[in-house]
Amino acid sequence: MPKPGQAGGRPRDSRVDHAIAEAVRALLAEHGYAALTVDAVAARAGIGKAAIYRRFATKQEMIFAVILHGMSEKPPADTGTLRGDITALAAWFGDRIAHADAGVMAGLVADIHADPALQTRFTDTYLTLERSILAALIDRAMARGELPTRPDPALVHGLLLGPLFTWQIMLGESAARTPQLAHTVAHMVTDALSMGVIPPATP
Amino acid sequence: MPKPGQAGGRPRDSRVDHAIAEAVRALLAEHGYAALTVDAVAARAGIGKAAIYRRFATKQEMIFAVILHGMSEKPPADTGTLRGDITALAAWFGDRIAHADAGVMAGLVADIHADPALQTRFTDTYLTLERSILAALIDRAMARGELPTRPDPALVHGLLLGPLFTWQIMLGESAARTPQLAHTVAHMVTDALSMGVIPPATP
Amino acid sequence: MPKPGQAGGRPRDSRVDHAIAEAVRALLAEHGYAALTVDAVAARAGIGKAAIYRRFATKQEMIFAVILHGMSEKPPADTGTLRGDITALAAWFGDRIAHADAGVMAGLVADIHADPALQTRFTDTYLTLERSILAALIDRAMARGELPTRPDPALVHGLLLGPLFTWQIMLGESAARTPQLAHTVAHMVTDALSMGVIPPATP
Amino acid sequence: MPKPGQAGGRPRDSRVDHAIAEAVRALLAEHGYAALTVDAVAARAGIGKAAIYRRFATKQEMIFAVILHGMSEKPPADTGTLRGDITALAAWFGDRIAHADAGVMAGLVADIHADPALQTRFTDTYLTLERSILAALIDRAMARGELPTRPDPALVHGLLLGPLFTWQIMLGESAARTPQLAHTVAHMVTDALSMGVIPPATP
DNA sequence: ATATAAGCGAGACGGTACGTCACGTCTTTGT
DNA sequence: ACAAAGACGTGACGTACCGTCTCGCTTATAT
Repeated sequence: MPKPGQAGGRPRDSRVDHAIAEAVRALLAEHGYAALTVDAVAARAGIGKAAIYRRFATKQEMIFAVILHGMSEKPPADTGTLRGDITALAAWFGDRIAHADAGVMAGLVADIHADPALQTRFTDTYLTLERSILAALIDRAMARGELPTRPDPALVHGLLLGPLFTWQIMLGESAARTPQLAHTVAHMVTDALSMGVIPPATP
Repeated sequence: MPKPGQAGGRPRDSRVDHAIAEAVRALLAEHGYAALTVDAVAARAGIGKAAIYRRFATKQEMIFAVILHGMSEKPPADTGTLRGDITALAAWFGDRIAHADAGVMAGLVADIHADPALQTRFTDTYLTLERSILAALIDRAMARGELPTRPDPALVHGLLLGPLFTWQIMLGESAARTPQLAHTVAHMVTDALSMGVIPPATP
Repeated sequence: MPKPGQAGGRPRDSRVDHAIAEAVRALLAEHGYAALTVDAVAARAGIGKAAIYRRFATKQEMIFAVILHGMSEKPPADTGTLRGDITALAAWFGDRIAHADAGVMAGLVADIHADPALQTRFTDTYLTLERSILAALIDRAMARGELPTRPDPALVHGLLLGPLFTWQIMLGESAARTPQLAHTVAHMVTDALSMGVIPPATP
Repeated sequence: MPKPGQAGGRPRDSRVDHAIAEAVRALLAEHGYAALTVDAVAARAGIGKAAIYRRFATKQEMIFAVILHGMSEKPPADTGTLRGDITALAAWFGDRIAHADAGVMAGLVADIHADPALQTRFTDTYLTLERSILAALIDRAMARGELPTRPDPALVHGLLLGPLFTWQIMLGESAARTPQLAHTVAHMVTDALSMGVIPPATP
């Protein structure tokens, strides 16, 4: 008779994780965010619903985890100049948005607003990362003497990401022109930063 | 037997329309977008569900109609200068967004992506209006000789609206600082326009 | 100024009554009892629902009134013998049942059980009539000395009508053979009456 | 990843079946056939509507199944004589009818006429059973030489069951007198059979 | 002659029940 | 102990009817 180990039991099957992720992505692409059901994911993945709920508390957590998992590309490195950094960052933002499905992003954002747990997760995982990237960028520019004053990173975040995000989510514009918009945004924000147009953080 | 009248029937009761609108707004404010149910709206409004579905094909159409109805405030008029026009427009955008609930806006945007009928309605009702406002603004600036080239109105739209929209919906930032952001955006976009940074429409 | 007359107003339009009756009969024949809706009757009759509800309190009252209106054929007269009377009465019962739609009768009976008002109406209009016919028949037979004792009219009613009614409603048998069954029933009941098999009423 | 089992799944909970049956019976007894709603059944049974609709396609199927399930008592056995067999069968019919609610039976019969699926089910489950009982009874009587000719079983069915069924459903008479009626019917039908009054089946 | 009163077709109204669907949980059998 | 399968309670959806209530109009009768 085996002794009751406290860490025993059958280990989670990593193929199940992959099957879930693939099924979610396929179903989102085929039928859209609103039509995604947990039963359909389980059927497509050839697994049981319990295997999903053992991993994620809710459907939204599942989608969130699956979608935001592939987005962990490395952010752009130091280019040596403010203009270079901003341009690279805008391009990075634009790329990620252009490669995402607008409907999925919209659904995700709505679900984040509906569920405080997801909101926390989103803030911690995502916004914090981007904010730190921006803060580092600004720090480097300050060190280089490229900025007259230290602009509020939150404002810069909105100014850089906003047009790109809105372009596809709100305005329904083509992802093909996102690079052009990213370039314009970068140009504009760099000029604004250089001229001290963007106010500092208010304590 | 009397001849069949061709235009009879009891007219729609406008009190029902108002009751629906009020109930929707109250329930959205109290419990949020995701928790809104048609039964609850009917109960709160003191009407039957049929009265709702006689007016709106789906729950989403109802919310869409109710929420986007009060938004038909007059856009800002000609201020005489490009900077004035842009500043006023950014403030107008910011105001409307700041007075809306972020969760409701997010839900609405997600539903618009999920339903082609709503998408059409949104484009026709909303985007078309804003685009025409922007086009007129640009036309006036061109006539005044304030622009070196004619910028793509779609890009300007994204650059102006994007940061404000994203500020609350995506970044979850405070509505209190929206006016500050609107001012910054206006400054930045005006400069960019004056310097010909924003490319023209690609035919 | 005329005083409020107590008998003024536009009189009921008899064409409306006929249109209702015809519509009800047509729709029952086409789609069956369960599928009959008041809206459909109004539409088919080319009238408004209010005209129906001005005449009948409920849908069931309407159907009841329409269906049981054409059934007021004269019951068979005295034939001079018990056997002749019973045979004629069984044939009369059989005829009425054979000319009715089984589904409609079943629906009507169910509605009668569901609504006390209809039940009263049915008893007063229908059962009372048939009972009096039977009582008269028995009285004549008693006077002729054809019966050893006075049988309970209620039992005779059940014995005569029962097989014919059940034949189509419960057993789903063909109306074509109803006359044969009526003849058999008459033969059997006459014999039973003559031999005093049917007990008298219990006081 | 484990291979998909072909026979897994949680089995139907028999307590749910019993709870449904009990709830249906209780609600029918308390409020009558017309007032029975699926929601009420679910609430009373302490289960979800889905559990009901997983078992029955419609409300009518549910009622049908519940009501006609307890009716599967054993039919009377061979008594050795035609008179004994007929008397026992009439008493059996009378018993089942007397123990049923007239309103429920009426509703059930109406629903059977409204739904071809139920009609088939009723014919196969019920009529076929009773017909075979009758056929066997007639066969035995023929073998005993108690019948001059072979009567049509369908006619005998109508003659035996008809008065008893109609007594309560159509005439609204008291169930208390059903045994008396059953006895009279049996007497009458036995005499008719013995004398060859009931015609043979027409091919 | 004209005001009153009721009837008329049309269709919106509050309400109730239907049957469907999805969620997240629970229960079985298998390995 | 985890897997797939699938039943479970819950609760919202959108539909269909019921019987009632306006609406603007028509039609008799009673002043």
